[in-house]
Parts: sequence; C-alpha cells; structure tokens
Amino acid sequence: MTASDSSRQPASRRGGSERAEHLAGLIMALARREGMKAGDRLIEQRLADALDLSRAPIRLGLKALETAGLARGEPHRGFVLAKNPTSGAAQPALAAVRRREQVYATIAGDVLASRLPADVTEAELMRRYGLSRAELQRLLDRIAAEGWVARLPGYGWRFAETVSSPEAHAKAMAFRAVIEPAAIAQPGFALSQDVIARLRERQQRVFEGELEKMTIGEVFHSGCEFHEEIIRGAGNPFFLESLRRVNSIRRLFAYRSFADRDGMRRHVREHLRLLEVLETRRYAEAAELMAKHLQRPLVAGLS
Amino acid sequence: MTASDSSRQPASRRGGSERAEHLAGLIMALARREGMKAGDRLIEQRLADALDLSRAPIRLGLKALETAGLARGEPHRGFVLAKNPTSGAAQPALAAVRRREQVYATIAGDVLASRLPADVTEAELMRRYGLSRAELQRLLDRIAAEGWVARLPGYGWRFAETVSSPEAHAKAMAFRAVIEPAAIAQPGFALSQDVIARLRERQQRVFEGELEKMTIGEVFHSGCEFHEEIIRGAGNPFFLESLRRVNSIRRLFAYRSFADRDGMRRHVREHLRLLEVLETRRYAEAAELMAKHLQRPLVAGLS
DNA sequence: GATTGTTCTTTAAGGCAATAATATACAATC
DNA sequence: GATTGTATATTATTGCCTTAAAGAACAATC
Repeated sequence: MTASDSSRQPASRRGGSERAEHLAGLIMALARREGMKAGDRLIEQRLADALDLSRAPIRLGLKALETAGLARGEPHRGFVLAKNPTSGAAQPALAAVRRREQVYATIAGDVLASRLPADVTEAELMRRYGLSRAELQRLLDRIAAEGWVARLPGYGWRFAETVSSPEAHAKAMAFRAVIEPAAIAQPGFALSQDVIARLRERQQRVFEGELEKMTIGEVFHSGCEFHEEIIRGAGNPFFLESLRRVNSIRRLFAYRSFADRDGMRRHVREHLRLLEVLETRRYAEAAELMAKHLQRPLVAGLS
Repeated sequence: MTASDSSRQPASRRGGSERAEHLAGLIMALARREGMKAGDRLIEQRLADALDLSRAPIRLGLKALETAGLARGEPHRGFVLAKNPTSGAAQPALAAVRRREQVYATIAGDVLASRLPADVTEAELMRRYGLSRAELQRLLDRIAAEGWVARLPGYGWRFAETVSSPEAHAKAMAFRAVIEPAAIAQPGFALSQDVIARLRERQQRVFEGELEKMTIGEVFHSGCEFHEEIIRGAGNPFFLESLRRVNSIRRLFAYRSFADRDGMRRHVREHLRLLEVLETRRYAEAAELMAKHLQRPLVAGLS
C-alpha cells in the first residue's frame, strides 16, 4: 500500500556508479571523523587501511569525490580535500548515499508505524519495495545485524516487536543507564589522553556553532560515537557491542524526534563536563555523572 | 592445514534427508523444553506453532522421528512420543544434527585456537572446509548473528578478536555480572509463578540425578535457558538480547572447560535458592544473590 | 470439533556462467 | 622512501533456471 516503487533499475547503471558515490561518502565521513580540513592530502593507502579496503575501491571513491567537487586531484600527486568535510558542501556526495539509504529508511518507517506485518516473506518485500532478490538479501542481512529482523525457520522473516513498541525508546535508555555507568566503573577502565583530546575537540566544535548546521541524523550519530568511544574504555567488547546494537535501534526512531537545539546544547555541555572528570581519572564520579546524564528523560531521544 | 575434508557431497542426498533429521531434532528439543513424557501426543499444528513452521516440515520431522524409533505413529491418529525426550535414547536423531554442526564446531575450534587468520575470504573458507558457497553463506550468516564474525566492506570476513582472546571468558562474566543483577533490579521486574514453577521443576530434575547423565553441552545449555528466562522478567528485550549474545559466544569455549560435577551441583543449588527468593518477590535480594552467583570465579565457564 | 491426510500454490535454495569488484604486485613518479 | 599509476589475479555478485521446501486450503477421519 505504501510501498515506494524505487526506480526499477538493474541496480548497477544508475546515475554514474552508485558504488563509487557510496565510497566517496565513506571517505568524507572518515575525513570528518578525523577532523581533516580543506587542503589536507587524501592518501590512498591510509584511507584504505582506515576503511578496511584495498586501494582500488578507494580510488574510485576519490574520483567520485573529484566529480562532486569535494576533492581535487593532480596526476602523480594524488588527491586533496577541496572543502571542509564539515561544511554543508559535503552533502552532494552524500545525496547519492542517501538515495541508497532510501529503501532502508522506508522499511524502517513502515515497521515503526506497523504498516508492515511482523512476519513477511522475501517475495513480498521484493514486490513491495521493488528490489531484486540480491538487493533485498543485502538489506535484510544488514537489518538482521542491527537486530530488528530475524529469519524464521521456514520461509520469511520476522521483525522484532522491540522496534515498533512505543516503550522501545524508554527501554533502550534504561538499558544504557545500566551498562554505560557500569562500564566506566569496571576495574580496568581507562581512556587515553589522546582519545579524550579527540573527543573533546569534536564536542567543542559541535558546541561552538556546528550544532546549528547539523541535521538531526548527524547530531545523533555524533552522540553515539561519543558514548561508544567512552564505553570502549572498559576494554570489554561486550559492553561496546551491546551499546552499538542499542544505538542502531535507537537511530530508527531518532528521526522522529524533534530538534530541541537548547536541549542538545545542554547535552553536549554534559559531554564536555564528563570528559573533564574522565581526564583526571575520577572514574567513580564519572560513572555517576554518566548515570545522571542518561537518566534525564530528555526530549525524545538524543544523546 | 587443519581443515576437515567433510564429505564432499551435494549437500542434499546425504543419509536419508538431512533436513528431516534436523527437524526431528527440533521437535525433540521442544519436547524436552516442555517437559513431555513418553506417550504424550505430538500434535502437528501445535508443534508447528511452537516452532514457527507450517505442518509440512513438522510432518517430515515426525516421520524421521518414527524412523529413529523416538515416536510411534498410526494412520489418522498422529504421532506419540515413544521415549522420554530426556533419556539417552534421544541421541540417535541428534546424531544427524551433530553432523550438521560439525563444520561449525571445527571452525569455532580453529578460530579459538587462532589457526585461522582474523581476516579470511569466502573462497578460502570454502576450500578449507570443503563447503559450497551456499552452505558457507548459511554458516557465516549464523556466526554473524552470534556476533563473532562480520563482513568486511570489501571481500572477506573478519573474526572477532573477542573469541580467541584468553580473557574473553572473564569479560563475558564481567558483563553478565552487570546486566543480570541490574535486570532483576529494574522497576518493572516480574516473573510469573508459572515460569518459576517450570524453572524450578527443571533445575530440580537436573539436581536430582540427571546431571550425571548430561553432557557438558547440555548442562551449559540448561544453564543458559535458566538465566535467559530470568532476565526476560525485566520485560526489556535489550537485556535479554545482550545476554543471548554473550551466551552464544560463551558456548564456544564452554566445550573446553572441565566437567566439575561438584561445582555444577552447587551451581544448580544456587539456582534453586534464587528461585525461592524470586518467588517471594524480594527482588533486591535476588539481584544481590545473582551478583554473587556470577562473581564466583567457578571452574571454567558454566552457569 | 479437533486433528490428520492430501493436494495445490507459493517461496526460496542451489548450482552455473557471465560480469563486476576487490586485492595484489610491481613499475613509475614525486 | 613514500605515494601514485597500471596490469593482473583473485574474489564475490548477479541473474537465470531448476528443484526442493514450505505454506495454505480443504477433504477425510477419529
């Protein structure tokens, strides 16, 4: 009924190489994470290592970036960032990525609004969203990895009730309120000064202006990264892993939440405060602070 | 180098329908969980509902059970359990299931012992374990769902360091020691008398003798079920989900642990004690008890 | 009236060949 | 000496087709 008919095309040949633009997006995202500026060199091997790829696909991504005007390249000198990755101009390349995400978002929306039955066959999804079997499988694998759909033993898949339930958000927060402070309170917890500095720099930048220019999705993403980086300090992958999963589900309803810029501002300030305490290794205190940070009901979802 | 060559066959036609025997195994496992006895009827639709399947595959499973001598069927009267599902005789049908699990176990062992590089291509795995692409994909999907392998952005997969690390077990326990007591202490925690009764009955049975007859794997499985049923009481799927994931990884190294029957006995006694406290709704006390239960170093892994 | 038996429809898995994407090795350039 | 350019080998995806598996509907039986 609500299915998007999503350009019935052979999945390749669609506006100048979908894959390349996707790669371009990955590169820009990395550049942003690393705090790179316009003019910085984009060294192939370094990008390849950071993204767990070989140079071949990186190269495609770089070419796409050049086409999009986000990078400039000269023969035998490689590529250089043409714009600050945080600037609004980073959108063009991302536009392609967005298109790729469209079906995902549509499905997420349909599941959240219960427009889709809990149990569905692949055939039905293919028809409904105009996907090839291969495309659908990729998508379902990804969603399964995020934990909100699972294969049934026979034919078909089942969406987790978790997602569509109205209390889902509260439950996710309750879970975080348990694991995040506990992680900080773990015996071996430690956060290198490097990491702290990087996190602070990023939060500071957001605090001092970028916030206004960011989309809800970006703010959300940035918050997740912050918290995931901190929980990583426990040195226990189970904490990190479980936070990641919660976050990937929270992301689904984050889009619905209102943009309360003031609340977000206060939120980021708390992040900065937390970093101060972590820096001086007062972990017990930091754990408490984190607990408070998470318990605050807050609008409808960020952190 | 250590690859098992695993009967290079077309994946179907292998000793009287592999799939049917697998289904038979599912049915027996269900019968055990539900505490069924020899003589109980196996009603197709009921089994189908419980296993999220239709009657067609159930029927195959039942026929296989009959062949294996675990069920008896008469025309128009359906099937009846021939043996107690807890008896050792339940093994024959499971033998087929085990065969199916063999490659999985081999891979798990190779990863645990670091005989496999962290990054591998599918082609390499296919060669090494003598699998078709389809078989391998199924396997990798399952392992990915369990969380100890993940697709790389390019070609290949990466096994989680989590698994092979020597501290993995301690980390898993540390994580459990956080979430399980916290789950019990959640505001809405509740466990119906029904559930408590069922759990008690099961633990009691194990305590009073079955323990001696169970394999390590079965003891482990039973322990997981117990804990998962309890954490479910928090009514927060994130707790349950994360415990499940930890457990599916713990299972990997559980096989290596020694069978300390005395330790296990004490362990089950603690489960029974915990149920008593839960029954009277003294949740704070129960949470503490659970924390102690999990903190005890214990041999090498059960609970 | 519930359950099993049977038939028919739909769904997905498996294998194969063609093609695209990625990795790798080495030469060329700065 | 590090990085880019290029050629080659390896790896995995895609689409197509065949076949197996599962679901659904209805009749038959207890």
